[in-house]
Amino acid sequence: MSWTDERVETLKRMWAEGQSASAIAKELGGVTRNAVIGKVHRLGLSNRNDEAEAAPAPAPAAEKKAGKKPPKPAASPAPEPAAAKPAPAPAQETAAQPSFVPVPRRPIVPAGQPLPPQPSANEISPEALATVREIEKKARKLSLMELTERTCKWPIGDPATDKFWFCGLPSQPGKPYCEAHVGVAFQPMSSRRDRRR
DNA sequence: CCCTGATTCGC
DNA sequence: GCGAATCAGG
Repeated sequence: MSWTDERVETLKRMWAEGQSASAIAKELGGVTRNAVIGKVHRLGLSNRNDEAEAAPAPAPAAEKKAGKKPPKPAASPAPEPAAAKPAPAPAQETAAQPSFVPVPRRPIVPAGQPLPPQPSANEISPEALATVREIEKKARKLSLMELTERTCKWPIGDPATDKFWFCGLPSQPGKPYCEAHVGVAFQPMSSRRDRRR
């Protein structure tokens, strides 16, 4: 495989979205995550630290060749966005679309940008709630960083407290949740009682 | 052990 | 330019 314009475009897009290198590689196919990372660097979009030379002359860097592999002083502040639903009311199929909230920014609302994930009015049936409670007992209680593509990302507890973790059980292939949580997450609309009003 | 990105360097 | 091997770390 080669880096065609189209593939590069996909790479850029996904990287900008905060996708992991492995996820991008998987999407593109025919390349490894190393290839993706390598390309990312060559494209110069590894880190978006566009420092305008505020403090030049950091280190002349002289070392170059070496018989084998000299340790490398890699300083890499790589904040990693992650997908996380604060409230136990996830319902949309968003296995790979981290809506990151890295820094408390000003509520600058540019112009209808990425603000789709908003299930808000989502009512869970009492039965489902009971089921969830049961499942939660089996949760592995993984932290954010312990989550992978194959661990259930069902949030449990209050994000504002220490009592917060993720289910973490083996997730269904291609799904963000374990079998049990997929069951309660993807409920057919019809299962919802017709709220009398 | 799973994963992440960063870097090096032979090709 | 490419990316496997490797490193460093959560």
